[in-house]
Formats: sequence, C-alpha cells, structure tokens
Amino acid sequence: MRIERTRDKIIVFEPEDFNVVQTLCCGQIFRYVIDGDEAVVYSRDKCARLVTYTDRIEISSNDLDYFHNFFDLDRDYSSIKTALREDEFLKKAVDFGYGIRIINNDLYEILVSFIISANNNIGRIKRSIEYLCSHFGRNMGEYYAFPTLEELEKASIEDYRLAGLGYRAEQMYETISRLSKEDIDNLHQQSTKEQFDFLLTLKGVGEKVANCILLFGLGVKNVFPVDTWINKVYNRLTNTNESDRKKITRELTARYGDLSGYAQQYFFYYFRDNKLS
DNA sequence: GCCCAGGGATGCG
DNA sequence: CGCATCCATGGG
Repeated sequence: MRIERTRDKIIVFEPEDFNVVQTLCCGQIFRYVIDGDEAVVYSRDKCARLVTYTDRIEISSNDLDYFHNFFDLDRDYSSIKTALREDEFLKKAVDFGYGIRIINNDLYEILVSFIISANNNIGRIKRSIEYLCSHFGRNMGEYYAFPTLEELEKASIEDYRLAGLGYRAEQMYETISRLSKEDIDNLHQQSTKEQFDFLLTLKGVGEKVANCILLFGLGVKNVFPVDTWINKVYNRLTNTNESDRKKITRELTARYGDLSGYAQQYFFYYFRDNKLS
C-alpha cells in the first residue's frame, strides 16, 4: 500500500489493506452512502468521497488531513493481519475482511450513535441518526452535519421518539443534558480506566457501548465489544451456549490482547455478513 | 403473531 | 457481585 497526496486528493495505490465497502459496512460507522465504486462518508460537519479503481482508491474532501487520520492511513495493517491469521478462529475472517480499517471517528458523534445502537439494528440506527442530522444539524448544502452538543440540547424527549429512539429517548435526553463540552475534551486526556468508568456513568451506556466508544472514538484497541453477533460467534467457535457477556468479554480480551479491537471487527464483519449463527 | 437487532436499567437476593 | 425482567420499534 502506497499513499500519495496531491493538492485536493489522497491516492492509495495497491490498496491490499483497504477496501472501502468492508471498512464502511463492518458496523463502526452509520453515516455513509455506497453507490457502486463510489462512496461518500460523513463525520461531524465534514464529508469525503471515495472512488475505487482497479489499482487505487482516490479520496477527495475539503479536509484531507481529517480523513487521512479518519481512515487510519498511517497504520500498517498487514502486520496486524499476519499476527491475527495465526489464530485458528480468525484466519477465515481476516481473509474475508482483508480491507477493513478501524475508523478514528469523532468521540461525541460515536457516543451518541452507539447509545442509539443498543438492542437495535443497523438499518434503524442509520435512520435515527439521519433524522437527528436533518432536524438538528447544520445544513451543509448537499448534506446535513451531525448536530453539535449545543444543537442536540434543543431536542426534547418527544423529538428523540420521533427520531425512532424508542425507550432510548429518555436515556439520550438525560445524557445530552448532563454532558458538557469539557467532559468530551477531558476524556481524551484520561487513562483507559478513567474513560471507561466515566462512560459507564452516562445513561444508555453499558459495558458493550462503552467499549465501542473506546474503540471507535478514542482509539483504544485492547477492548472487545461483545454484542449478539459476537456472542453467537463465541458459542459457535467454542461449541458452548454461553450468555454471560462479561465472561465472553474477559476471555476474548485476554485472548487477543492489544489486537482485540481489530479481531472483533474481522469477526463481526465475517459472521454477520455471512449470516452464520 | 413471533423473533430479532452492535444492550441497558432496575430491582432483588 | 450475579441474575431475571422489562423495555420501543420495525423488518423478516
């Protein structure tokens, strides 16, 4: 993989460690549109357009620096994949999702998005987030920005219900009204344990959602979010019928260590996409 | 009508 | 601590 930067584009040549569809469809982001070889991705008030050719991927955006970091382009995924392919459970999943990269998304946007994600499905999550953007976010012309904390503070419980949040509406309202800009900024400076403990104090955030926020919003990789799919994967691989997600989380985090977050994404994409149960 | 979705809050022992 | 139960909503 070789990266070139022009005035208005990032060009990724020989992208054996980057596949746009895989990266967008592995459940780590909910604001994107894929149309054949073209894709548009949104984060905060920014967007990027990605076009996949046979030998390269071209990324254009009004903020190339942001999306360079967003797509984790400075990290070497080939060594990560080599290490994870040694694991008998993971080999097929890594080969299947060879082009997955873990996105470095906006912490606050990830927090709101994953509160919505609890006991929900991806189609509904995307629709709810889209509703919040179009009703409370800034109009950017071609699209709507993700609403800022200040903008979301204007939303009522009823607004969240109209967005389709269901019983998460009250949780979201409480968390948004309690959260300050400083809380978000401070999180970046804290240790993983401090971050985790703070996140658990927020309504609508439990262990799984907190781990997703650490992984996708704070770049912490030694966490292993366990959802229903990972629960199924675990039972299939170990030939058990375990439902204690705390126990599954402990075991998988111990097994994959600092590569836990990557392993989790390969698992999730492979098993969910193949609808293996 | 039942089951499921990137689970969490609450109460009870 | 572990455990059971309830929770809105839409699609299969």
